[in-house]
Amino acid sequence: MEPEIPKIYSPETIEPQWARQWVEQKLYRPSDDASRPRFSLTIPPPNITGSLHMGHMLEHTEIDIVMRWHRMRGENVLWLPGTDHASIATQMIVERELGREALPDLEPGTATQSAWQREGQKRRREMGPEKFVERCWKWKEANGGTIRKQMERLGASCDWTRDRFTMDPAYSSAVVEVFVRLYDEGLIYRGKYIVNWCPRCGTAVSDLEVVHEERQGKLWYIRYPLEKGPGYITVATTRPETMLGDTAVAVNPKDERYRELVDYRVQLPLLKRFIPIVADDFVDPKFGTGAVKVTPAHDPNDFEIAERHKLPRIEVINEEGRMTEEAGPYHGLDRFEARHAVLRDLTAEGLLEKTEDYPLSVGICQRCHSVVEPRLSTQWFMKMKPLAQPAIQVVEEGKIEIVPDHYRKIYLDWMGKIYDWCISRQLWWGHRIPAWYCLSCSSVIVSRETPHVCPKCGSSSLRPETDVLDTWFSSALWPFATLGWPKDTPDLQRFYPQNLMIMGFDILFFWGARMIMMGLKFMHQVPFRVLYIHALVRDAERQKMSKTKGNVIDPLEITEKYGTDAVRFALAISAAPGTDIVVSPEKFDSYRAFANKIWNAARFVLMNYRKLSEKVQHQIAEALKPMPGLGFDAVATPEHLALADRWMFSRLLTTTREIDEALGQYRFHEGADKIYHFFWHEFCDWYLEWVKPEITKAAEETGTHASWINLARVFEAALHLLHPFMPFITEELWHEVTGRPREESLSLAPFKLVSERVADPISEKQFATLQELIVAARNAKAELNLQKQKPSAQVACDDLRILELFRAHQDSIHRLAGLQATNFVRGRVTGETVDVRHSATFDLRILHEEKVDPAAERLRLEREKEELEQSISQTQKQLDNQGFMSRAPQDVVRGVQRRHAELIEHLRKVNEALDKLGRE
RNA sequence: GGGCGGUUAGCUCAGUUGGUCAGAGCGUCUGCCUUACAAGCAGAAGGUCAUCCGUUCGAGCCGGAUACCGCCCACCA
Repeated sequence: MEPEIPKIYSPETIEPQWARQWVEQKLYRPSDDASRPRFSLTIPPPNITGSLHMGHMLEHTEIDIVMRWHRMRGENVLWLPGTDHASIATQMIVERELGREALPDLEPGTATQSAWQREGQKRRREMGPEKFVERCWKWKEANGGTIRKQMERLGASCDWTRDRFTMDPAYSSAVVEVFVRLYDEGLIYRGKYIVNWCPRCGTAVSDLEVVHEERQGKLWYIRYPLEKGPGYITVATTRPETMLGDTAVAVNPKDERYRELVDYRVQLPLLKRFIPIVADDFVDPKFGTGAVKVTPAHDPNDFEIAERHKLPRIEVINEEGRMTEEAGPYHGLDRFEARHAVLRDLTAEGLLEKTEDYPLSVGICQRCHSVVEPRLSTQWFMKMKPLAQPAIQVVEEGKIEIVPDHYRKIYLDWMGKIYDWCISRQLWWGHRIPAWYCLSCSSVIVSRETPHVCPKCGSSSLRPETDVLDTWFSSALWPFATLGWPKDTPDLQRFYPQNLMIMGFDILFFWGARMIMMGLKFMHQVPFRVLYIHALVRDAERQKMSKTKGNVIDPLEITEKYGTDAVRFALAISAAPGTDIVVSPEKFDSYRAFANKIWNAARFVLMNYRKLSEKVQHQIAEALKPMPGLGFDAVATPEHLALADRWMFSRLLTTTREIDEALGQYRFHEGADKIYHFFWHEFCDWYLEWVKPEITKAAEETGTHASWINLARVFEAALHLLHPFMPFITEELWHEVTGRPREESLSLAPFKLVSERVADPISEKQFATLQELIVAARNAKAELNLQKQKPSAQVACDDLRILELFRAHQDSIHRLAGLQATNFVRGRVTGETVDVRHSATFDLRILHEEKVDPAAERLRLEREKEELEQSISQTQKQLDNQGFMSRAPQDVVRGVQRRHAELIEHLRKVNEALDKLGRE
């Protein structure tokens, strides 16, 4: 005796075991069969620091849908997973952990977090790089697996045997190889320039890692006394403390006000140094006073001015954000303290002319939110323009398609004005830059191997570079380094270029653009053919999810509650390209209901199937056998099928095509919507209800089992279509329904498209007419308050064929509409009763005892008449329009004509009814 | 300062070459525990498609303005 199937689907009882089995069986390793078309994608590697959030889940759901879809179409699919070492993020987390160990008694909170961070940073320096990096590795071993466990649980069909990490030995050597080659080509250089410096992190960061924040600031007007004679020149600045490093005042050469002062000197207040007034085109005469202080060591523009005028560069702020000795009396002060001190002293000396409110955008460190300090520093840079050019070209030529299309323009705009990339970081966790400095002749050695002597002077006193590379430098190699590059591996040959990349917009420049540049540089081919940018996940209040806001939905938690399939489906059906998606509990609820619907449809099938005698079960199994997958051609041709079956197969075919097309264009929401509608509102609401009597009769051994075969086929096909979206429930039910061994998997069952032969527009039309009649009857019953009863009805129709159709299916009509009996007649309905429902093809009268209120009936008919007349006047206008008749396509004209005729016919009937009502 | 996206039913959003597109889900209302499913079934109400011009025989859809909302980029002190 089979156990009873529960009425409520419990995902938690089946999902974990399938998740485990898929991984244990290594199901998603691509095969070695080279004849099959392949489809490959590498995952955007999540940072080892994190656990997955809803953005990841959306990303992985979209990827998984595509992967499963292609796999079920017989393609050789590789989804390569992996993680990123996340240099700066990991270092911060490990530091914080060190801090927490040192100060375990602090109350948790933001203040504590930064206290731990500071303490951890101190501990790190005490430990030294070697021990600290060791500690990072330990942390990675302990926490890096979280992401994998989560992904497994969420059903991601990736090939875990190819799992990669950006600091794997092989990967690291690829990083070195790239660095050395780019250096040898002169594309990587070292130099002293203004960089974005985070005083808290103690490292340079790239421009992309600086986020700008609008803040209310002030513009201070400071007087710089002229060296000769009385008077002064006033400059406006938002950062008065940097004046300590001023080496000039600049004015526009065309500015009449200052023309005579150029080349004279002013005295720098407070420090009393003398600095020149220079003329430079950069200065905007309309801004402030038209005179600008020049601080070459702490402002990129001033740096440029200083270059042009050969001005000295005085550093007054150090790497910790404190004032240097050059700042004289302010030495040792924090930069913000120094600002107050400078302003105070200027006021005292009467040199602060005025202060204005001034909104400004402040550069903030992406990681720690400290104010970034532009600072002169020796760093490694990468020349971007030569690499960007080909990367622009491939997108312009369509060799890489960016979806949605408007991101293409954003990409091209950014690439067009790209500038050099600061790739060195003063961090310890990451890829060490493969460079050494000769302490004798100060030459720089960049090498794959550790050098023992200086190739120039032969000295053996070499100092290795301690800087590491920006994390994104290594990520940029991801599409080929994960496949074995620089070795020419079979994987590289088979899976590069990849078919698809799916990522969020936030890393398009950080990662997407750089992968394209590096892929072209080192593989001479694009890294992927399509770059799909997915949506941003927001909460019900449209807020971006973030830990600090506390509105983060944990995928595992939500998955436990609603089931992975429901969450995946909710994400997929919301994921229209180019729009943010809003998630809410209600949304998950409705797709949990959908999973339950699927479960219960299966329950119906199974319950009845189990009632069949073994003999009949065997017969059905035999009948289904010659059709591996869904080879419809092997069975009865459509003409031998009942109308409902023909309709269902035809709808199945259409749905399959639609999903195919939707997913081919990454229109996940459309694919999800199509299968949802098909399964619930066509398969369940109509088909299952339609065939129910035959199915149950067969189960009771009183009917034939012919309908079983069709039902089984449609249901299995529906599971195939659903599987990429809802892998767990479909896997479970596929086994239940087909009885296949548990070792097999629906995810690998090739889905042969339904035979084109089942396309059947005539059946679709006929079935639609039946549906129309049934809906009309239900509608009329509801309006007449007869829902509890089973009244009789009269149906009249001029078209004999339609009448025949109705008669042939009267049992189904009665059952589904809740009618007792129907008198089908040709022509008009008979009798005195007036409450007749009209359509263009038929009249319907529900027979009932209660007399209809003539006034209400009149009202109903008047309203119907009004609506019809409105529609008619519209179609009439179109048909009277010469331009429309001559210029619109034939089928559009015919469509309007047909509709017009139907409306006229319908109106005629309504008018007749109104006449009759008037006479009574 | 540039650029991009959005504005469609009470809510969240679909609507791909301009013509059966005015839609879905949720919510609301009505009636049903009909032996697959009340996480369900059957009905219903609800929208000048932000505003204004224009192109067209025909416009949520194309073009141009305007108004809000949001995002991205930017070295103007």
